[in-house]
Amino acid sequence: MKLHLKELLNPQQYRGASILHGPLLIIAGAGSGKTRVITYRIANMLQQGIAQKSILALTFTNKAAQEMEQRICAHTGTPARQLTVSTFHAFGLSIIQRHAAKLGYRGKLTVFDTQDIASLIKESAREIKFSEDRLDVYGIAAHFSRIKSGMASWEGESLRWKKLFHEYQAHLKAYQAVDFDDLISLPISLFTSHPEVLEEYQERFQYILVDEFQDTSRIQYTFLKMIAQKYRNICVVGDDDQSIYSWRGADYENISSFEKDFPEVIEIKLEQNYRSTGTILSAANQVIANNKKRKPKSLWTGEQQGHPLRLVCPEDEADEAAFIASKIRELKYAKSLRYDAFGILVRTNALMSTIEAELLAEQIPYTVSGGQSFFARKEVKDVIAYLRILAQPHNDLDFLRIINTPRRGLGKSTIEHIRHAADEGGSSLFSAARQLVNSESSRLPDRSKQPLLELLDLIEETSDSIRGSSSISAVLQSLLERIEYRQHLIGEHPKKPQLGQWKYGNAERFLQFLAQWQQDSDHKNSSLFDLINKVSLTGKQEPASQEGRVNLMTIHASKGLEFTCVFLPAVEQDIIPHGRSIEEDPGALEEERRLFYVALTRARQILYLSYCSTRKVMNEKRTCIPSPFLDEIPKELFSSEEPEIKQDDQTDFFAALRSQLTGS
DNA sequence: CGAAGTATCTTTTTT
DNA sequence: AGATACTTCG
Repeated sequence: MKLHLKELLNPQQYRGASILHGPLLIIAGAGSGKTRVITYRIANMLQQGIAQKSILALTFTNKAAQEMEQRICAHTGTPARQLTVSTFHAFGLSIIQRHAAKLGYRGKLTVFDTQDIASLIKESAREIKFSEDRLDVYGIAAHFSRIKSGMASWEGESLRWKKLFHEYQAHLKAYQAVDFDDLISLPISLFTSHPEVLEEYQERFQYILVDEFQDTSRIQYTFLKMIAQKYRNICVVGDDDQSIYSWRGADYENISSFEKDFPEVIEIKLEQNYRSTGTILSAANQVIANNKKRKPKSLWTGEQQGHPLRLVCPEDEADEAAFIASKIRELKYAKSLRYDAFGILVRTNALMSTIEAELLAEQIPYTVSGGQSFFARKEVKDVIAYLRILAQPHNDLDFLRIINTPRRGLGKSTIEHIRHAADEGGSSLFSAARQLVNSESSRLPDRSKQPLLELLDLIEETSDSIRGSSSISAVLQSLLERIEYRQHLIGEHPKKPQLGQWKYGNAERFLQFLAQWQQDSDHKNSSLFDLINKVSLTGKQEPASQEGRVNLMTIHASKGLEFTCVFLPAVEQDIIPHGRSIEEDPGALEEERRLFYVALTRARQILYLSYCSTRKVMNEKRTCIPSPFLDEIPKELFSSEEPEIKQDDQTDFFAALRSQLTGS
């Protein structure tokens, strides 16, 4: 397949896809065809005879990686077998695994997710008898993460956690586990201590491409720079206006660093927007113009003005949800749109539940992405814990998770007994338990002995049968039956039997996902570990993503996507500039505005914004104030609800709405 | 000693 | 509301 780039791309895009050598910085405004440039660029590289294996493309989410790979295949017509399209984290993991021995690991590694980390910190704290009135595991984890990625140092208040940190690190090592930060920092230390390994990667990946560059953290940039240093064929694509991950270390100053570190850089700006109508674009432009810290740019479009924006003020969140649902119905019919042309974007996960319930009730098909991952659901985590304990019986965290799930009468004191024995013998909880059960003299009460014995046998037997079986999921299935997991889930919710059913359904869906994964020819040689890590790293991703469904997601998760019609509920003070984020750091206002900007620019044609008069937050009714960001959108871009009615005698739209609000 | 019952607080965003 | 931590009951 021959590519005619000049016909396919505008002049700036063309430069982006055809300058293949040397450092390149592409500033790509929202909807400016960024993905298009990237994919054609790679397709072009291949056509120019650059080997697939020397190309490395890094993204932030698996979804983005998959999509990119698919589109490249579509352009070139050949499968991209040797191409490395990966997330930073998955790429880091592959490096660590390949050189595990050099880093002091033996054998397979496990990636711990947020929850694992939390319980590991708890465990470490217990171990060194670290007591604090209220152990803020979440905050400690965040600090550890900052330490590991070089964003913070030990000083002042945080010093008291230093010992805990070392304990935590020791535990990680003992479990042959790594956390998310290790996935980047360990490769860097590897490169530093073993320059020959670095050189191997430099030689291998002579062409590097980074998407969403504004979301790279310092340490990720360091990592990148090391590999790119030698050949300097590195192309980074980003948009400072869409930087919305600074809370997890993203630093769009990296764009300036890149300019300094690669002074021969060529810069390209993509400013023509192909996505949105003129109205939507000017709303977005006006909003983002309020940010002081940004690279000046002006997006423009050749499109029509299109529909006016709609601002709606429902009574409460239930009304709002009902409005959205009925509007979707109506528009779907009136404009003959598919369900997947609609996006509902929310600031927080908590906002999703009401809407989800309404869509469910109205029988509108939908998918949620972002937010609580399928794999983070408790019932799925339970199954994963069982799965992991089969692969690694000596992982104490998983052992603790399953020891009394479902209830088998093994409570705190039994666990203390086992823990004690484990400490003395310097062994894992699992082997300590085995010894306790076997020895006559143990102080373990008979009452707990029996169920514990059963559990240990269960693990060992299942572990054996998994080796002899070709289907992991079938083995797990029978394990679930044996522990009567379904009954357990139903019993957990005595008042809502169907909730238990639903949860069991999730567990089953996970088993299906497992079976599918195992069947996939790509994974024929993979181990259980690969699967488990895949699950941790994949994070968000429904086993089956569907077409023809309304998309409900957080704004963060919506980045990179577009929808013909977008609904933006809860455009309220303390929600869209989020109260907590401002409280924490007043400078975060600009980031909140970028977030709002990202949300606006997802829309192609129709954009609904709404705010409620009152909203239930944590079981408490609260009066809402419209978001100050709304004032930044010129009011002539709005129309009142009914499209056919003209807004002739609108005095002050917002003032009217506000007085209506305060009056009630 | 474990299970059931009660009080309390929360998650903003995610690899 | 729902999960977690703490308290009391069998």
